[in-house]
Amino acid sequence: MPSLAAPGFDLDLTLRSGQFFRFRPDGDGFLLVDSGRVLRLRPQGDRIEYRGGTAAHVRRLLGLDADHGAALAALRRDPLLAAVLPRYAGMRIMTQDPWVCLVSFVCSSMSNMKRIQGNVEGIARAFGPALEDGIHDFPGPAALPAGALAPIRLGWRERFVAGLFARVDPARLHALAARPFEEARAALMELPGVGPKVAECVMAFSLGFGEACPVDVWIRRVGRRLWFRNRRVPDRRIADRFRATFGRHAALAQQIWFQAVRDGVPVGQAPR
DNA sequence: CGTAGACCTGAGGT
DNA sequence: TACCTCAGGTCTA
Repeated sequence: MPSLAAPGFDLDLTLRSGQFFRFRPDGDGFLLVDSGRVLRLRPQGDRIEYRGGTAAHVRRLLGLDADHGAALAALRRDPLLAAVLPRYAGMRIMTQDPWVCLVSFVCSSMSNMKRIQGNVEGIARAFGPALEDGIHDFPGPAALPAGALAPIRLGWRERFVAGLFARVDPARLHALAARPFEEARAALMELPGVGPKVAECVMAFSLGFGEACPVDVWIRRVGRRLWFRNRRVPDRRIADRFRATFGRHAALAQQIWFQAVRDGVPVGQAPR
């Protein structure tokens, strides 16, 4: 089985951090689906063994191309993040297919990981081409027959997802990666069901915008406590503060805090 | 411009 | 069992 170098990378942590939903445990590793490939990954010391795709694909998907040393150095400049960093230094920002990412996070509003994962898998199973037995690729956008999404049980997100399937041009979506931050963000927010939070998720987790910072309820809490004396402030100010502090590593900082607070790690306690 | 409600559904707790 | 609450927001008034 081929393998690639991944020093200090925590596959389990990264996959379970809610950036990407098309994975499941598989033996002592994981099975992932991305961009028409079924990838089987297994951590093996400081390497990742892989099957089903190219090293370049795996490295890109898992975020292993980034200069992680530089990122960690940037994160350590903030003492509060530095305090929790030892536990989360193995986190990476993934770069998945933008179209799948977009649909996934539109499905994510007021939902939970388990249900989001079920919704995404359901769409793939119902409409995507089979890759292997029982494993389907995610379908590309195409107008779906009215009511086709009903069995997926998306609730009130259904009309948004239907709108995406009818309207999105994947090539144009992909091309946003080369546009300036504000332009890409504004373009995404014109899509149905896409507000600031989802837009920055797509930018961070699929378009390579390291300065993106999705502000959800958890990050809102963290941000207020860390920098605004627990006062109510607009989400935009929180995201801007992440960017001012961590620059192009804001997305990684955000993802680490997100995981940390969900793990119950106390926030804002300076290291003693 | 900032602020309430509404919006489907299913999992988890009592 | 039959409720009750809540979950990675967005849209509209």
